[in-house]
This record gives sequence, C-alpha cells and structure tokens, in this order.
Amino acid sequence: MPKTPKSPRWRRRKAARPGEILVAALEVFAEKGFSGARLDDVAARAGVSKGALYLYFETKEQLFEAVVRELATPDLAAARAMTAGYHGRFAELVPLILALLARIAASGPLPAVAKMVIAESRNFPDLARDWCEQVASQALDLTAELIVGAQARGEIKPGDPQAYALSLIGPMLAAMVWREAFVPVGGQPIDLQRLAAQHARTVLGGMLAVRP
Amino acid sequence: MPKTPKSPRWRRRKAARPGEILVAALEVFAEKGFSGARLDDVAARAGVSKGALYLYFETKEQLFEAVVRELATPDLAAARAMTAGYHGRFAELVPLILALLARIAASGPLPAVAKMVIAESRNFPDLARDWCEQVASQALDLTAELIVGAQARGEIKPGDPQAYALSLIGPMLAAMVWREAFVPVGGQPIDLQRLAAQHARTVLGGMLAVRP
Amino acid sequence: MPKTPKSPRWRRRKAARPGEILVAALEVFAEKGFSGARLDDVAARAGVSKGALYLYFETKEQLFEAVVRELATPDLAAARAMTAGYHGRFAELVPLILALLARIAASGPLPAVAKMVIAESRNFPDLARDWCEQVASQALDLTAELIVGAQARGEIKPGDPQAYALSLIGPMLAAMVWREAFVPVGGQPIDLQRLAAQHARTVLGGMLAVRP
Amino acid sequence: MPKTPKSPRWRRRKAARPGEILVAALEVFAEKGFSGARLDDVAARAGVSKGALYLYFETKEQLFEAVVRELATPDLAAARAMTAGYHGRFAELVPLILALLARIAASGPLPAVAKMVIAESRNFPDLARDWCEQVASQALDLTAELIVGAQARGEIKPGDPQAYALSLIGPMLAAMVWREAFVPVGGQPIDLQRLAAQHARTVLGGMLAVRP
DNA sequence: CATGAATGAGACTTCATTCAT
DNA sequence: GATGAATGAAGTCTCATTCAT
Repeated sequence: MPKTPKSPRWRRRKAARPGEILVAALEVFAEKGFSGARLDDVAARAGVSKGALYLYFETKEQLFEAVVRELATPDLAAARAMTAGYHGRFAELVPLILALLARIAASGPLPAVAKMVIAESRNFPDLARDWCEQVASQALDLTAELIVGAQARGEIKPGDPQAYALSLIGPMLAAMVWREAFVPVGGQPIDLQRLAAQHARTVLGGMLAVRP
Repeated sequence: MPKTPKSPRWRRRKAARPGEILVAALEVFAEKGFSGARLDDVAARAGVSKGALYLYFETKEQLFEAVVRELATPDLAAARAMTAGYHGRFAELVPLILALLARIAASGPLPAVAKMVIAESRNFPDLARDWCEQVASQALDLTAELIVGAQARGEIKPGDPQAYALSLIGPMLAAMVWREAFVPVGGQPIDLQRLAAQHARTVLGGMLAVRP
Repeated sequence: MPKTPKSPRWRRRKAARPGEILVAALEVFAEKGFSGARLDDVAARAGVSKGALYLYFETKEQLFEAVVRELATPDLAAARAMTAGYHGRFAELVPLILALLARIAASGPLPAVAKMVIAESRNFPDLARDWCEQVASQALDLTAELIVGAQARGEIKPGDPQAYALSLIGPMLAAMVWREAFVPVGGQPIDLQRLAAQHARTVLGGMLAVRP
Repeated sequence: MPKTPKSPRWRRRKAARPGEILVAALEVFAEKGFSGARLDDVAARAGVSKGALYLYFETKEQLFEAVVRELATPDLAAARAMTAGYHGRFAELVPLILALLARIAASGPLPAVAKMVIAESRNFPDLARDWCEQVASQALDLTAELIVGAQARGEIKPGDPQAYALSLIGPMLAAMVWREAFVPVGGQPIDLQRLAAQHARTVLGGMLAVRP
C-alpha cells in the first residue's frame, strides 16, 4: 500500500516555525511568568516537540527575550506613522492617539508583553532596559515631542512636557493593566474607547492655552 | 544528624519572626517573582533557617499570599482617612490626594506588592480578585465617590466618574510602575511630586465646571 | 493572688512516663511503620512534648527497639506458665494452647509488635534476631517440646516436632495477621475462638497416635 | 545545566523500563518499607536516573501500588489453573496444593509483596483492601470451595470451610513469613517441602471423613 | 525536669537541556 | 530536521534532634 502523499497544508513551513513558537511562548509566559512557564507547555501549544524549541532558541532565557523583542515593536511603528505626518492641531490629534492606545490595549500583544517586561525587570535587566529605551521611552518621548511642538505653536500651556505626556497616556496605561490583570478575575471591565474619549476632553481642557 | 553546634543558634523571638519573614519575602518575591524566588533566599534574608519558614507559613503559596495581604492595606486606610473628614472644595483636595499617592509610590511597599499581584494574577486568581476588590477597586471607588459628590455640588463637569477617577490617578500609577520597573535599570527618574502638582493643575483644568 | 496549688492528680508521675510513651509509640509505629512514624505524633499521643521523649530515649531507633522489647514478652510468660506445670494429656492441652493464642491475638499488643518486627526485620536485624530468638523461636520450641514429650509417651505419631508445631500454631498466626492487616480495611472478620476449637480437633485428628 | 556527558547516557528501551523499575522497586520496598525506601536507591538499582522514574510513575505512592498490583497476581492464576481442572479426590489434591504453596513461598515475589501489603495496610488501605479481595480472599475462597465440594462428596468431615482452609494453608503462610523475616537474620531455616508433606498428612488426618 | 522554637540534612519532585534515533 | 526519553541539578518541604529558656 503506497503512502498517501501528504496534503499541501502539511508541508513543513520551516520559515513559520519560529513565529509559531514565539506566539505560543508569549501565551505561556504571559500566563505563568518566566520561571513558572514550562517549555513543555510552550512546545505543546506550538505543536512541536520539546527538542524542536532548541533548534530555534538556545535557552529559555533567549526564547523569552525573543518573545519580548519581536512581538511588541509593530505597534509603536503605527503610532509613529500616525504622528509623523500629522500637521493639524494638537487638540485634534490627542483623541486619535488615545483611541489608538485604546485599540492597542484591547487587541495586540503589547499589554501582555509589557506586563512580562515589568514583572521580570529585575530578572532581565538588559531586556527591561532595552524595552524601556526602545518602547516605553520612545512612546513617551514621541508624545513629549508633540507637546513641545504644540507649546512652541502656543497651543498648550507651559509645563513639563514629560509630565504632560504622562497626564495624557497614564490613564490608558492604567486601564490597560486593569484589563490585563483584573478583568480576568472578575474586575469590572473598562470601556477603553469611552475612557479615551472622555480623558481626551478632560486632559485637553487642562492643557490647552486657549479655550477652544 | 546535626553537626557540632558552635554558637547560640537562636534567641526566642516568636512574636517578631513572622513579620521579619514577610518583609524578607516581599523583597525576594518582588525581585524574582513567585516562581523565581527561592525560599533559601527568603530564609537567609530573614536570618532564619529554611525550616523555620514552615513554622509560620505552610507553603510557599501561603507565604506569598500573606505577603500580599499583610503588607499593603495600611496605605489605603490613610487615603480613606484623608478624604473621609474632608469638607472643602474638590479643587483643593485633588492636589493633596495626588501628593499622597506620590508619597505612597515613593516609599511604601505598595508598588512592589501591586507589581507582584499583577504579575501573578493568572497564577493566583483568588489573590488577584481579593486585591482587586479590597485595594484597587476601593481606591478607584473612593475617588469616584469624591467626584460624584463634587458633581452634585456643581464643582465639576458631568461625565463618567469612573473615567474621571482614572484620569486623576492613572498618571500616578503609570509613574509608579515606571519607578518600580524601569528606574532600577537606567530609566529616567520621574519626580513624582512635580508630576503630582502639574497633573493636578492639568486634570482639574479639564474637570472643573467653572474656571477658578 | 497566690498560686492555687495543683491538684494531686497533676503530680508528675515520673516513673510512669516511659511506659506511657512506649504505649503511644506502639500505636504510632504499628500504624505508620518505623520510618513513617513521626515523633511529633508519638509525643502528642503520649501527652508530652517532643523534647521530653529525649529524656527517656536517645533516638527514634532506640525508642522503637524499646517498644518491641518491652511490650511483647509478658504474653509468652503466660504461655510458659500454662505449659510448665501441665501434666495431663496432650490432646487436652492443645485446645487450651490454641484458645490462649486466640486470646493473645485478639487482645494484647503482640500482633502489632509482631507485624512491626517482621516489617522492619531488614532495617533492624538485631531486633529481629532478638525477637526471633526470644519470642518466636521460644514459642515454637515450647510447642515442639510438648510434642516431643507427647511423642515419647506415645500420644502422637512420629514426625518432625517443628513441623508439627507449625501445623498447630500456623493457622492461628495467619488469622492473627489477617485480623491485624485486613479486617481494618474491610476484610471478613475471623472468629478466632471458633477457629481455635475447630483447628484443635482437626490437627489433633491428624497427630494423635490413637483415635481418642 | 548538565555537565559534560561522558558516555552514551541511555539506550532507548522504553518498553522494558517500567518492568525493570518495578523489580528494583520491589527489592527496595521489601527491604526498607515504603517510607524508608529512597527513590535514589530504586533508580540506582534499576540503572536509571531519579528523574526517569517519573516518566513511568507519577509518585512514590503510585510506584508502590504498581509494585504490589503487578508483581503478585500471576501466582494465584497458577493455583487456580491447578484446581480448576482437577476432578480427583481431595486427599490427593491437598499435597499438590501445599507443595505449590511451598514453591511460591520459596521462589516468587509473593512473600515479599505480602509482607509489604501487611506492613503498610494502614498507610495504603485501598491497596490492602484490593490485595485482600483479589489475592488473599480469593486464595482462601478457592480453598474453601474445594473443601465444600469435598464435603458434598462426603470426603471430609463437616465443619466451617473457612476454618478448614486456614488449617490447611495457615502453616505454610507462617513458614513463608518466617522465611521472609527471620531466616535472613539467623533464624533456623525451614524446609518448606518437608513441612508441606508432613502438614498435608497431618491436616488430612483430621479432616477426612473416612480413614484412607 | 520539661518545653517547643529552631535547625539542617535529606527526601520527593520538577524541568531545562541533551542526544541517540 | 525532528523527536522525546533520559538526565541531574535544584527546588520545596519534612522531621529527627538540639538546647535556650
């Protein structure tokens, strides 16, 4: 009896493997933390054998670092793209930014990655530093730059741009954490889009130099 | 078969021990996470033997839960005391609240505990639920109640009190996380008191019904 | 306020302590085996502190040995007393002996001690040897001597006295084990006295030289 | 972090491993008892690493139970086979049965398993119950049934079949225990075949309805 | 004498990593 | 490449033993 040739969908997608492993690893790391995660679980969720993990990643640590480094950057690029080409008024940009943050918080892997980075910042200081510099600080600086520009144009009041930036995005971050940590255990869900809209009005009311 | 004892091995300090162990455990858990923490380290930092931990806590899990449950509540009581007896105007209370948050964020164990609870929320759902209900939700509700009262007195604009509460304290929480996770690895320090002051002005500017 | 003098029943019965400990230890060792027994349990059941055990016994091993050596010998003395002064016919003695065995099996500590000695014979070879020589072999030899005497008087058939002795008491021992190990977990109880009576008839039927 | 491996660490023998482990475990458990046995020893005697035990058995308890459940049943099957197809006279069957018991006692793992079950009956009540029902009670009932049949044919005297069964096999069991526990520490060896032969004569003499 | 908090060696168990197949 | 049986270091937890009180 001749072997039935495998159907096309079974063709080994070698190139796809590392990505599938990363996704599986993100889920497990996000759920259990770095030390609590078992590579058995990662392998099972990725649909590969335990040994196969070592074909793509040298150690558990490197797998963790790869998860963090490769699964969170796209989001930031979107934000940068949005603001880079923007030349309208700050008051009109802010709601867009907060709505984007709300979408990111609600959908992408970034909240889970952020949680992991924060939780393991003492165990992976290099990773935390990189993430801080390449994600967190960039996001903050991006916002601060917008504020500096708006201040230069007289749109918003004087004040520390970094602090303004935190006033802007802090509530969204807090809501993101709430969603990540507490909603799964019964915490009251937060409507991120409504929060984004109201917070945009609130914070703009305090920042704008002139009553609109 | 213990070896030849060389010095007085212990002084009886039964009453003091559990607290010392909890403090040591907080440090280790906050640094390593639950799974990454080694009871050896906890014991060493508490100045007791490994076995002694088990005189006071039945398992590592229970020790972790005790750390969370016993080392974070006092802070909330202070906040409640501040607001309970307050009858002045909302605009004057907000800077006080944010300054209190800044102090809590800078000194007490609460930021570390919060980080742990969030990081382990999937591994300790009961703990996360309790902490959410007894600390996080209470803090949010306390703020929301103040806002409802102020709205009733016409001091601040209509709007969802929960969302207003997040607008108020979200930036402080974000800064708390920043301080906990990123400053130790080289992130730019944030002056919490300055942030509190500026954010109070900013957010009040957007919330108050009448320009002061 | 003067101390109320303790009532007489609280007077320390120093002399009684070791015995109480032995009884408690027998219960715990019989239930859990040597390694499985915890000295905490022994102390609790004896109503003394853990440290007090070490005032009377140097180690767990020695406590175990003391339990075996001190709680099983009296029974044998009774058997010896019964047979030593006996000058009647063997056929009349056998039912008495078996009934005595049945009583011992049903009441005294001997079955529990025997179980322990057998179970730990590899861990306590000296103890097993002593018990074998001073209890088991003596009981067997005592019986064998009676048989030799009876054979000399022509009461019973020729044959190996040791084997006859086992034919006599083996079923009682088996029933003793059954009672000790299986009845507590739902095994069908055995009426030892009935067994003793029937077995006496059976075995005498096969041993007696002349039909009675 | 395993060190530099020096030689082929294993040959794939998945199918054979569990059996080898069970045999090794029987030896160690029989020698030390359940609590006293160290899995290190089991692993060493089986020629595997400690961790490998957990590929086949989840806990020490389950390993112990597997030892008991898998290493003693074959013997009973042999006894049943012998008696099932037998249609001769009871007097001729008894010596065969006792000789079989003697062989089992002298060779197979049953005496060791029995000792373990009895010793740990309080710690493993479920195991003791199962073994009692599936081995001990079956053996006793098997014998009792033969006796009932023989009584129906008038071959042996009236009397409780259970008690007769104990009269038959009790001495062999006692000798089995003796052999297991006391011979290794210097107890006088018992010739099981001689005992079986003489006991067969003795007990038949007391049971048979008619003098042969 | 008596207590019981404390110790620490050692047990069971887990799991990252390796490597014959 | 891919697998998964095997390893063994390391962790949690236990408990016989000690000794300040």
